[in-house]
Amino acid sequence: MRRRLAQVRKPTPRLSAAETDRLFHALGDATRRALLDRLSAAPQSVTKLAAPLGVSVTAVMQHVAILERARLVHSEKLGRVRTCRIEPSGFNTLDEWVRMHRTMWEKRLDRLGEVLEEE
Amino acid sequence: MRRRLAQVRKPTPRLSAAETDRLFHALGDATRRALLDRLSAAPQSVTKLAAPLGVSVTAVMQHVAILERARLVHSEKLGRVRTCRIEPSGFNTLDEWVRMHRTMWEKRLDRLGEVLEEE
DNA sequence: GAAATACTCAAGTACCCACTTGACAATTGA
DNA sequence: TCAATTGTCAAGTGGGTACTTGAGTATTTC
Repeated sequence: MRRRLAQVRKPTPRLSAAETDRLFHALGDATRRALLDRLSAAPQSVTKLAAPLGVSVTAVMQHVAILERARLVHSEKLGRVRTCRIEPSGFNTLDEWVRMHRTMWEKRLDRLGEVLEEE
Repeated sequence: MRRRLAQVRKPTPRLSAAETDRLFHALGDATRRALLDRLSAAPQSVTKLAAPLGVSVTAVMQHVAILERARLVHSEKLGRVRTCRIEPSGFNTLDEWVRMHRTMWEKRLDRLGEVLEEE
């Protein structure tokens, strides 16, 4: 039997505005999404992440910091190499936001005909 | 037999980087999310949306424009009143992005032990 | 131990974003 | 009709963002 990850890891979510800001802001940049996509394949060092993006290592470091604040990435330094990897908790937050709002949206759409008649 | 919604509503999705940028950027602001929440309850005029937010009508207009570009809101002017309402298509795009990446994430997590051993 | 590697830090730059103000246009109701 | 209402437009402001460069610090490797 296979349980869903989000429910296992986030029992009491309550996502704050600041947390949601950090999350959507982190995802609102194509370079950062590219980083996530590469990290989805495998953990990578900062230098290796920078190479195919055409930006400086410093720029990647800054992106990684933003992704870490959004809990989408976790990095750890071993020796002189900082290895970055996906952290699922930020993604779970997003997933939860979507699920919460989907029900809101759908409720509204169910009422749509009714609302239109009111006007 | 029950098909998945995304497949019914978006036959050929292919979300571009620009589209995804607009979407996440639109959602990365607490004021705009507040607008969406209010519009989830019922369609509203620009002035009525501005009142409880403590910002000018012009500011709300600008937010609405951004939400429209992200296909999260649609507005229409009748007489002197512009009425804004939720548009689900942007939300479907988001939902699809999440679904797509959840599988990526999970695939990676399934491989996690394996990857850790490689290092 | 010297050179190469991998990152870190500080500062700077150009652009973008949220918001404002003030003037203006269109619509509606008394 | 004329005054209030509702929105639109243009321009400006302050702060943030993505990025750079250049100098510095650990850590390996030869």
